[in-house]
Amino acid sequence: MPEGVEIEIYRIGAEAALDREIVSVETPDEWFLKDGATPESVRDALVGERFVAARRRGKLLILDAAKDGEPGPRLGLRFGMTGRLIVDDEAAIGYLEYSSQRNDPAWDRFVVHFADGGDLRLRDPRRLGGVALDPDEDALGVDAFEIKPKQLRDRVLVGEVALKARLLDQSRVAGIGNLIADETMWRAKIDPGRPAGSLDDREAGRLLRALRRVLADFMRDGGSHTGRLQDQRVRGGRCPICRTELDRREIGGRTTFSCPRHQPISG
DNA sequence: CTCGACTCCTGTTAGC
DNA sequence: TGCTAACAGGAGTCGA
Repeated sequence: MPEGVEIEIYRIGAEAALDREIVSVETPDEWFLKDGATPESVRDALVGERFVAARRRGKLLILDAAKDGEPGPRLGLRFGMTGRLIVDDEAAIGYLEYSSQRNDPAWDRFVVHFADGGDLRLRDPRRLGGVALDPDEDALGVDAFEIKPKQLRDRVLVGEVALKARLLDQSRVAGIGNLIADETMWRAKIDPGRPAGSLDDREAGRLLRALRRVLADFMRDGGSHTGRLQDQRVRGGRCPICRTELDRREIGGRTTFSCPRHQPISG
């Protein structure tokens, strides 16, 4: 599903939509407009403008608009678990775990049309994504691609809550979803149920190195479904290293797979 | 402030 | 063969 990695790929794809005049906005699904946005407010905000920057913070894609050099509104795009970004009929990413592999235009929830005839569309079968004007970017923690050791220690590795739940808390570190979290903890050999504040310095170092490695690998390989654990994320799945049957639990409201042998409860 | 439980959404799939 | 129920998880809300 779209996690920070997929959104970064979408962001790169969105650069093809920069510096093109917006002539109309299609909002076939009003439910998809969030934070009080309406078809009228979105149209009024965007028509006549151009996107001048495509940024990302965690799983939020932000398109900055401007007109005649004057800064305009910011458009925030969220993709839920099944949303795709399509620019000029070119999907930024092919395969999406848990999403339909069909690609039906009926699932277009939001479309921006440009003067040159092209368009940018958000296609989301399950409608868990959304579009907002001027989203609150500061509600999100530091981006997972950029987090430093001290930030990980001070904001994430604190308290009694399970490490897995902490890694998924977007207000502390933004961009980690279920698949990145499980793959990272498996590679770092740390149990997902450990209290977030219980890691020692050595474990914290392993976790950060694993996170950076996972993000780089997933970017290179094309998405968060390319992890080594992925094929075994099924009931009865086994650890790719030692073939031990994986634990399947619910932590932080999400299905969690871990190896009882490689990810011991204590240190 | 913290944190778990609950809710939203719908295509896919397992099972009868 | 056809139906139903379970499942997936990002994110917002609510109450303790």
